[in-house]
Amino acid sequence: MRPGSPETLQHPYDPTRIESRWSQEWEARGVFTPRPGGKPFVISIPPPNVTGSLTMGHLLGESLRDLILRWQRMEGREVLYLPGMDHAGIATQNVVERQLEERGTRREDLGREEFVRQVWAWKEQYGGLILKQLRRVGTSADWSRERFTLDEDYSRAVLTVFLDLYGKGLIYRGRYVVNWCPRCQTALSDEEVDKVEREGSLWYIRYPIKGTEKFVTVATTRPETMLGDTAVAVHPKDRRYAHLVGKVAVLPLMRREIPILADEMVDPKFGTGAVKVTPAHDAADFQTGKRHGLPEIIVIDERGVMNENAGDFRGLDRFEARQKVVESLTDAGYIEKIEKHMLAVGQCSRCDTIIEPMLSWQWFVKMAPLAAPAIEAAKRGQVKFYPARWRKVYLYWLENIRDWCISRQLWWGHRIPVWYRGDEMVVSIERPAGAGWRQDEDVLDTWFSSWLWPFATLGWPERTPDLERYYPNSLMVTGSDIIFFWVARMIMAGQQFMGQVPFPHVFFTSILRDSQGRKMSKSLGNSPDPLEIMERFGADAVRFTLIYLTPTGQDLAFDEKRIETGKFFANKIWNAAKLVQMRLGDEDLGPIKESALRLTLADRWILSRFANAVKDISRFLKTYRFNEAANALYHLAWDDYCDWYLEMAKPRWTEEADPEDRRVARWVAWKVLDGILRLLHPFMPFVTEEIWQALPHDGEMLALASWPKAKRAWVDAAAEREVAFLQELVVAVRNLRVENNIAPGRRVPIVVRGTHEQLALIEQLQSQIMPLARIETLTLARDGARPPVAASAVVRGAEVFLPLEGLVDLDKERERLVREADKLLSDLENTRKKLRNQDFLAKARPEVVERERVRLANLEETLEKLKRAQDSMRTAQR
RNA sequence: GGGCGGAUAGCUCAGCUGGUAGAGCACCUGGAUCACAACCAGGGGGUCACAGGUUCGAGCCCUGUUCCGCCCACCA
Repeated sequence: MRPGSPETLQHPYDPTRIESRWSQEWEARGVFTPRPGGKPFVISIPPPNVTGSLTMGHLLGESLRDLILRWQRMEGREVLYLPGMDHAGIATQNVVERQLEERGTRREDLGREEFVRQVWAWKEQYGGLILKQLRRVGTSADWSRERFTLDEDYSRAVLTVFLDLYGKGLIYRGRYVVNWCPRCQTALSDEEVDKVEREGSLWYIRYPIKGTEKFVTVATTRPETMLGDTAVAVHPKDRRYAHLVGKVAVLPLMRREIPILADEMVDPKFGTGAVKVTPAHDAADFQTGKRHGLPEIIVIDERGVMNENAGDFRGLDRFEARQKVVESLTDAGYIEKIEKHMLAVGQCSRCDTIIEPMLSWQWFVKMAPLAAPAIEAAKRGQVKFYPARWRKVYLYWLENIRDWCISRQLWWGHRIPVWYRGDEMVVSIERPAGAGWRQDEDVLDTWFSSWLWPFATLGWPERTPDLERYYPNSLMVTGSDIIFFWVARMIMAGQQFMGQVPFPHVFFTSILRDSQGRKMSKSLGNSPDPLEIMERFGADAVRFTLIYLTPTGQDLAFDEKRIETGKFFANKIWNAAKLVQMRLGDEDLGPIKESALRLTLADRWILSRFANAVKDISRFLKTYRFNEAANALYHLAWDDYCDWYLEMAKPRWTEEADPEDRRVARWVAWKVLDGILRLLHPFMPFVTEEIWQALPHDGEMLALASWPKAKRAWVDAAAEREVAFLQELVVAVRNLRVENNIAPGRRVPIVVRGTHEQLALIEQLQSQIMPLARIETLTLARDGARPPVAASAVVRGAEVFLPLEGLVDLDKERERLVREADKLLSDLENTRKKLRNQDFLAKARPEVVERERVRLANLEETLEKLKRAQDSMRTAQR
């Protein structure tokens, strides 16, 4: 047992002062490095972008992860939280390019090698800000193991995976229509495209049929692509157009002759049932083109500008070209009509530029074989999702998975390990021997590196001790917005390369929204600055509040004001500790044996409340119901401990009190506070550590102390029931005082009539109850006469009288009694009705019926006593 | 077009396997009582979106409807 340090816990509580200190202390003392002994418990950080800075969303994620980590550490597990960052190809390249732009230069001017060098320089200088910010939150990460997806070792893992999948035939190169961002100048995966609903137009264009005066009308939302049309398609079973199949249409403006063909892809119910086919600029048309051997004519270049195949429209931006094409078509009489039309356009998730489907050479991963085991894993329960409904989302995606375009036309990233010389192609990490080899220009999608995160961070492909010990991880905590990008792919990679899923459980955090329900994002500018929030309220307050507010799996409308909940709570704990510290005196609590203490009813009550709370909180944490855990803790600490126990203990701490009992009250107050601090530590690590150190404590650090056990010997249902009665009694007296306008400072005499048992209970805690209700004298009378003029209340059958002749307003009191009785009346009626119902009596569970009977008896008794009180008021008036 | 979530006190949200509604904030009343005014004591306030159904009993289960939000989708 170590003594506390009484000079601390000054008034007022100042979070910023203590928080900076403990972050350093914990790190300095190696609290966050895994301590061998227990079973490992491992979480990997969802690596933030190297360009990133802390958002409220991160703060929520970190609060939840650190809550679990600290709890598990206290449970004796060997805890590892592995931190690191993602190189974030597009995002990072964009940042540095913008910088270059300011200096009036472009990456092309620098050349690839120099540009990459400058990105690294940027990373060294500015990158990783977010990891520094995480320290402010109190995140218990093992910084010695920090990883970056472009670290040398990590890069080797990425390239090894490429080689492996290529060797298995799961990576291929091909020329397909892919999502192209004309601003970022790179291909994107389907997941990197956001579909946005917009109102557009549907243009109906007449394509003349060769050798006739007739025409076929097609409908399109993208008239500019007609310049690249190489066919018109109709459904094979569409009778309206059967006669046209095999004929030739003449493409307006271009005068190109294109076939009219039949294809199942066409939906006869949409538009006119005839569709223009542009194989080079539409993924579906591309497939149609392949089926029919159509030429692929590219009319839009990689910057979104019409090229030399676009005839007169060459050099125009694609949207400008759309207008001009429509104008030309209108002038020439080809437009039949224009309709308003809702459509979903693809946007680059990075820069919101409208995606251009483009035909190009790219590298792909064949996903179906990887998805199969990942589907199995979820179905067999080898990986579970919390909340469970995400399982369905996960399965649907995997069951309908499409191949993954992994090549990016960027410079920042893992360069594709493929080499060309003439017609030769070699896949190899090292440059092949011999002269003239040229490496593929593209880099890999960033997610192609981060999907390896749970094992590549541990040294894979080497079989390192870390990998042996810490794979698989124990849990993944992340946002549902990256379930496909990252979670599903990690599960696939884990099975493919490690032979087992990377984590048995995935917990999805809430998405934070602003008061208007919009997702908090940097681009909207509706996210408060987390660092500023932490400065103002303290990291503890923010952590606790976020956890307390976060319903499992529900979005959360965040309001800054609510952080006060956590701030006030921290303050409450601080002050309670201050009181306990003051009242402990120089008592040495170390040698005290619980068995030697004569516990009072109040002591047994709080110990029981505590033991039950430990059980509840532990269960809530195990089942990922974090908000409920926080809620239970809040009420244990504030209501039970501060408002009731400490108040009841105060009289026992005075000079006049019995020294032996004073010791008991000291010990229990300290013991329960110590327990509350332990329970609270994972939620509010800083303030709890500070307080714990200031009080007598067992061990070096609260962060390394043990999680409380729910002692069965402390559970005492009788004590809980009994104290509940006394609490109701106190509340009843307080009520009587307020209702009768008795000055708050004034002490009043109280008479209680009740059963022997009730009076005995009151007697036990008499001296502790009296100050709570400002009672001057407490008269306990089994059958004593009711005071002639008194305000009264009924508590569980016991009658409480406030006999203050002259002070009680008789009329008001009578009115109050009537009101009180009225309130009971409807309850009483309902209960009676229920008990008259034969079906209820026959079919409800016996204990439910019994409960109703007791309720009825109580109501009747209470009502009866209220009536008698009314009667006596009437008598008194005469 | 398919799927998922939500609708409970003025606001933000709890409410576990069905047993007649809770918290915080806000509001009202009173209080400088030596842990805490970042506090204490007390109070008002809800046909649990709507309509049916199952059940002795529904905020909770089932069906449908209306709004709000999200995800997926090659009807151009």
